[in-house]
Amino acid sequence: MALSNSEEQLMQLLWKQERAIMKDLVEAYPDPKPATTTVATLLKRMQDKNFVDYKQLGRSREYFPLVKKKDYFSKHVNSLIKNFFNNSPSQFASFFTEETNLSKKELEDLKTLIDSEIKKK
Amino acid sequence: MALSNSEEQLMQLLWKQERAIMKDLVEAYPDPKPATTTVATLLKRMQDKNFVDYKQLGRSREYFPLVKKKDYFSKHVNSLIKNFFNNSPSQFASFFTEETNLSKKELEDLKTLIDSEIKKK
DNA sequence: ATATTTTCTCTACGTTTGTAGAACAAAAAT
DNA sequence: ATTTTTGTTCTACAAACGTAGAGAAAATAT
Repeated sequence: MALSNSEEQLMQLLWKQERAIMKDLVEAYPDPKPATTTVATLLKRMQDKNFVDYKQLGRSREYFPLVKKKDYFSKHVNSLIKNFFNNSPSQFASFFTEETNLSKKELEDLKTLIDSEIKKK
Repeated sequence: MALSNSEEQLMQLLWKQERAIMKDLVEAYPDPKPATTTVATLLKRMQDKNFVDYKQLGRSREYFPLVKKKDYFSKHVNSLIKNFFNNSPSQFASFFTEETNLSKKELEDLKTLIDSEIKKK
C-alpha cells in the first residue's frame, strides 16, 4: 500500500536523518510542527504499511526507513511516465528537457553524462 | 485543490478524448468499468475543483478539460524534483538518465535535443 | 403514446486520511 | 521520592475518497 501525503512528508524527514527518534522527527518539521501524537500515529501507520521499522534504544525507539528513497522515487517516476507518456521514457525525457529550465551549464553537464551512458552500452 | 487518484485516472481519459460525453468516458475505462453514476460523481467533483467543464450538447453534456495535460504534468514533475532532489532539476536529470533504461538510440536522440536547447540559450 | 435508454443529481456508506487529546509508563531532573 | 518530560497506544472525529443506488428528466425507439 502506498504512503499518503503526510506520511510521505514524514518519510522525507526520516530519509534525511537516516535513523531518528520521535523528538528529532517532530523537531525536523517546519512550523507549525504537528503534535507528537500525530507523528506517532503516522509512524504507526507507516509501520503497518512496511515502510519503516524501529529498534528499541534504551527508553525510546530509533526509527529507520525500510525503503530506499531511490527505489521509492523510481516507482514514482515510472508511474508518471506510464500515465503521462504512454510508457515512453524518451518521450518523457524530451518533454523534460524542453520544459524544465535548465541553465546552459546544466545542459552541458547533462550532455556529458549522457555521453558516458552511451559509452556503457 | 488536487485531483484524487481516481479523478486523475478519469482525467487521463478525458485528455485522450479531448471532449467526450459520459458514455464515451465510461466505455474508455478498462474492465471492470465503473458504474456511470460513479463517473458522474467524479465529473461533478472535478468540476468543483475546476479541472473540467462542459458544454450542453443537445440532450447530453460534452465534457472537456480545463487544464492542459502538459501543465498538470509539469506541476507533478516539479514537486517530485522539489521533494526528492532538493529542488535541483539537474540532479534529477542525472538520476533519471542513469536509472531509466534508455536505449542507445534514445540517448543519442536526447543528446541532439539537448544540443538544440543549448543553442537556444 | 408508451416503453426504454441515457444522463444527471441527491443521497449514502464504508474506508482512508489528517490531526490530536487522554491516559499511562518509563526515564530524568530536582 | 516526587515532579516533569518523553514516548507510546487508544480512541476520536471531521474531511476526503471510492463507489454506487434511487429517482427524475429528457430523448429515443417502437
